[in-house]
Amino acid sequence: MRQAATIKDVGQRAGCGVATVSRVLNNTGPASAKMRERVLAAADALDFQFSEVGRSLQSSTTRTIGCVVPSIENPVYADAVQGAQAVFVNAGYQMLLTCTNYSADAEIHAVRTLIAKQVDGMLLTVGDAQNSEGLNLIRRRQLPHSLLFNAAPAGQTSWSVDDHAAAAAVADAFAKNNHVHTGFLALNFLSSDRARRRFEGFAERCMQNGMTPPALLEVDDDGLDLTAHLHGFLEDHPELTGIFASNDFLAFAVIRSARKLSIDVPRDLSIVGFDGIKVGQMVEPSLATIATTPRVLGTGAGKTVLSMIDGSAPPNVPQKEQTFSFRAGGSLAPLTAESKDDGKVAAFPPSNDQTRKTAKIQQERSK
Amino acid sequence: MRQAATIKDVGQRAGCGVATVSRVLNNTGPASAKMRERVLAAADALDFQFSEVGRSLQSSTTRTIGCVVPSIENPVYADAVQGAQAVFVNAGYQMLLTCTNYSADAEIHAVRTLIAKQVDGMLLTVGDAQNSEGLNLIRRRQLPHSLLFNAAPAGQTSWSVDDHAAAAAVADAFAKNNHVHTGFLALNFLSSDRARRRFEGFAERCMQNGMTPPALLEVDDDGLDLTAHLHGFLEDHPELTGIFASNDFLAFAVIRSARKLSIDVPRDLSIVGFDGIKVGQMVEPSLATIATTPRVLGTGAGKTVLSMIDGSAPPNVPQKEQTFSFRAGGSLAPLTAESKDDGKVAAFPPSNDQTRKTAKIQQERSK
DNA sequence: AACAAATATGGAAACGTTTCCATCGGGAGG
DNA sequence: CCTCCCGATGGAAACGTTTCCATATTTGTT
Repeated sequence: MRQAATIKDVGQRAGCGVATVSRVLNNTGPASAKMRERVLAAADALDFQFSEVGRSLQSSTTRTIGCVVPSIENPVYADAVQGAQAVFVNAGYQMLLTCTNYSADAEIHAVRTLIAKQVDGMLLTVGDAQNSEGLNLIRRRQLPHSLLFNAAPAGQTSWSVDDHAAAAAVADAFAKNNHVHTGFLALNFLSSDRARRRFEGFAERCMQNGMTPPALLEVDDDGLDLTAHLHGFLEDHPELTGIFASNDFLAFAVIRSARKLSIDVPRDLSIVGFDGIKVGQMVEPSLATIATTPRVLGTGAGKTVLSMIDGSAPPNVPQKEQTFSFRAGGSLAPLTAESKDDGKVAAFPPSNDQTRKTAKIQQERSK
Repeated sequence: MRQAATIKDVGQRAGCGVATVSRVLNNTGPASAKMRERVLAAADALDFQFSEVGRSLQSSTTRTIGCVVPSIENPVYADAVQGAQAVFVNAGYQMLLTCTNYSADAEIHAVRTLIAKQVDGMLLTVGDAQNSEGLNLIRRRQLPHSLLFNAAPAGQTSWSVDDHAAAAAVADAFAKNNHVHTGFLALNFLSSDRARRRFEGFAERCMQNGMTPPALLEVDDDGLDLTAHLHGFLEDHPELTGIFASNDFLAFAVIRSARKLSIDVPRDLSIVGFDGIKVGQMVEPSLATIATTPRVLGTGAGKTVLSMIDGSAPPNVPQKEQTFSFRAGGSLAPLTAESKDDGKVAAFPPSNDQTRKTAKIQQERSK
């Protein structure tokens, strides 16, 4: 790349000192009309633009904010990130984005790098807010930051869905539809406090509703075809009539796998998802799910960080109860009296394929 | 935020000059064992980290790459961006992300800011590659960059889908299934050269296949319910038996609207999408579409930029024909001989609701 | 023991800004 | 005509690095 012009070059061409150039171009301080004109002409001729690097060094501010999320392949994060980004550009900030792919190593590495880059603030979704090395680092440096989608640790603000309560609402929905035996399908269970809180909230409310404790099916790869997992899971738990998937994509995957296994959704098996992605309402059956507002959370978290930077009043985080709503859908149907009475619903078709049980399945993980 | 320690502080605490600190901490140049130890201890005690700003100023390199895309709400861009981002972090670069929301103003503004921030390279999807102010600016500065999803202008490399050929493949698919009268549904038609190229490729091949020129329905808001638009469109073009939607979300939206209008997909109306997003294969009917590999494009474009920076050999862009493939799906069905013969298929149900024609509809836009 | 060679260390310049301060010139008021 | 003041301008320091070069110290060789 051609060497860019510096303020010194402009001063030379305009026949003045750098101080004058700075004053003219920034409209700070006085300058005579002819001088002003000469400087402007020189800057124009040289295609001059201030170097933010030089500025940053002198002002010890970078007008840059770091953002760390697990993955923007998940539209929930993508929407939130885009919302925050819009808030940032509006305020004259740029956003450095890093995706961790749910890896704690990538997380701490990203935080370190962003700190070295001297970001003015940070927005992040960590794997485990209670125990995040990166988060500790940020706190120690007293860097303005906000959490996103993590449950807020004591004294911290976080823009997040109340996973616990939302999962409880799912349990209620199952209960209202007479389901008693349910399962919970989790992705990244170990590396995500979100998934864990959803499971806890769900299990707790199941108990309170007199349902049996949910069976846990944990998978760790998105791309994997769930069919084998689902088959084994239902074989081990033939009494299940409903499954709560920890996100909408998983819910779709289950529905597809069920279809392959000739299990009808929702007649034989009800499915509820989490997140409320757009397509959920476009397909047949529509997906029962927890609707969330990722964009709202993203913009809110972004504004929170900005307010910490400029000392203005931070926006109010929404009431916990307003961070989600249960959205009914065709994938959750009432259990008929008959199938409920005998306890064992005909949810499992004749098993004609010898699906191998895979090692990745874990069930009844108590904790 | 607490004032961070500088190399000078470390030198002071370790009782040595800054040059020594730099040498020790960067493992460049010699240092005695005790000196090394003292410096390390001092750095540790002060929580010292080099400031990238200072480094950037002195090396005139920022290890930062700018990325400009229309929106990461679209998973195609999200996947590509994430792929590129992964490539960048692997090479020790960070990514500054800006979403333009398909606005040319936002585009040029983003480019300007990124240039001021002295990014080492740039990755971008512009609205119109033939006529982009931002792109010109980048070229003038000879900044290493690659296009993504734009058709490459002469002499430029771009990692993109061959929209023209892909759309032609859709026309072929319709033809093979005996469709003659089709429509094209576009979003952001004016601000996206991609949509335009798809329309051109589709229309051209329709002609070659002896089909009638496709009717154009242009909408400009994603969130809007398409039902009214679709109703009016089919009323004006009752002969249509298939619609090519310029992306998968639009395709889903059409299918939903069709359902509301009691039009059965694919019996009464076939739908083909574009992009090949994951959920397309999970739902019923599955979506016939053009499958693309955004992640591959994103990583490729990322590597291209890196290669331009370090002067290494750039990766080969895929052959145009390999940038997409037609994916069959349940939303596209053969036209029965009977419905084909009379030309006018019973694609339109009794119109019982007085849908208002909205102003946003434009049809038969030639060019 | 003396000297050459190699190793260890620090000072200072340079990178591109902003901003404080000093200087210079000129117009107004005495 | 002299002073005073104000507007215009430039020099220089500071921000945090790296790196060149010079100097100081150690090691090794006769």
